[in-house]
Formats: sequence, structure tokens, C-alpha cells
Amino acid sequence: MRRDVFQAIADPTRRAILLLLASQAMTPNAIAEHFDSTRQAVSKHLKILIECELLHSKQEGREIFYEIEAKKLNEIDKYLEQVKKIWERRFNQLDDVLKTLKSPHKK
Amino acid sequence: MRRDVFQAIADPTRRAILLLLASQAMTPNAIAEHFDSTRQAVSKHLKILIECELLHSKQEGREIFYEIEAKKLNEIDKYLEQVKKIWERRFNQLDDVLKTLKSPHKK
DNA sequence: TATATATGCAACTATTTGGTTTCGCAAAAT
DNA sequence: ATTTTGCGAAACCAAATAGTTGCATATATA
Repeated sequence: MRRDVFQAIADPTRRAILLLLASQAMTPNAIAEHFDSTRQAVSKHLKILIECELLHSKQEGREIFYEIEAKKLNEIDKYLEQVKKIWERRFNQLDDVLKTLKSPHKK
Repeated sequence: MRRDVFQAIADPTRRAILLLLASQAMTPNAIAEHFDSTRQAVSKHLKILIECELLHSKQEGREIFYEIEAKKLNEIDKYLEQVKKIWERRFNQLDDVLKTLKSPHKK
């Protein structure tokens, strides 16, 4: 069972849940009220988000509050940065080539 | 068929393809050599990445080069920023509450 | 022209996914 | 003490996904 941060945010409902929990911790029932799907469906998403450490839960009586673990999102940032870095380097090298072409031949 | 940037980067092979193409445009065969899977499997990933506009292709004779469309990754950035913004605002508000508690009662 | 190469496309399959319904349990409310 | 509420877990289902194999087509090359 593949389970990483990227797979976690692939689902639009899970992205919405994260956005919702960014402002405050909530119970499954409260979260489910914001969506068309049932509490059980939402609970499945919560489970996945927990597994990816994007959420953690704290029990209060019979209620369970789910809270976002925002720093875990940095893993995605890291990947994006990596791609962009390589992408930019590519043009820097192109710049070098252009500079070399402009400068007088050395050989 | 759901098809957005988030779903596109959910697959580790597709993430690796993007990383590979960040440095240079490549043909399906050349890309496939970097992975265990067949050319056809890779081609399917390429098709998905094209649909999400993370890639575009340019034909050169019988070869087709796939090139990354790096700016499309910003959509992911945007979402992450949104979550982080809300998340941070939460603590700023908490700060306000603490300040209010410290300051003398006004009522 | 005949052959090899590079590729896309369609059919098929196993697995995963998102969802529902049903159940059981523990905490609160009556 | 009984009922209601909030929850997770399991069984089940339809759809989507990632992969395979087997084509068809166009462009090089001999």
C-alpha cells in the first residue's frame, strides 16, 4: 500500500480537509458536515492523512479532534524546489553557452 | 477521469520522469531506459503528464521529445501557500488572544 | 524496396481507491 | 440503567489505475 504525502494530497477531498483543519482542529463529524460524503468516508481520508503524518489526533472524551501537521507539507516543497533548481540550472548553462559564443575564441 | 497536477505527481515514477526531464528534453525510449518498466508504461505516464500540462512534446523526424512545463508546478505551490497562510494566521490570532489577556480589562 | 526503429493506441488484467453499509464499543445524556 | 451520540473497523462494491501484450503507422536506413 503506497502511502506518502504526494499520494495524500492527490485527492481533492483530502486537500479540502487539510485546508479546513489548517484553521482549527475538528472532529470527524464536524469535518464531514462540510462535504457530501459520509462520516465514514471522511474517516477513511483522515486515516490516510494520519498515516502520512499530515494529521494527528487528540481524544477528548468521546470526541476525537484531528489537527494538521503543517510541517510535513515541506516534503512536497522540497521536491518542487529540486525540480525547479535543475530546471533553472539548465538555462544558466545555456547562458554560459551564449556567453562563450559571444566571447572571442580562445583555442 | 480525474486529471490534475496533484494526481500527476502522486506517482513516484512520474515524479522521477519530471526530475529527469527538468535537465533536458528526452524521447520515450530514452526515458524508459532509466526505469524498470516498459516503454509503453512510461508512455502512459507521459500521456498523463501531457494532459496535466506538465509536459509538452515536439516531434523531430520519427522521434518525439518530451519537455517539462515547469511553471505548471506553481499550482501545487499555490495550494501549499494557502494552507500555510491559514495555519500561520491561526497562531497570529492566538497571539492576539494572549495579548488581550495580558492587557488590563477594558469592559 | 525491404527492413529496422520510434512511437502511439487499444484491449486486457490485477490492484488500488473512494465510497457505502453494517457492526460494536465507549462516553455522554436522559 | 437505558438511550443516544461519536467514533473506528470490517465487509463489500464500482470505478480508476498502473501495468502488460499486441498491434498499426511513420520515418530512417540498408
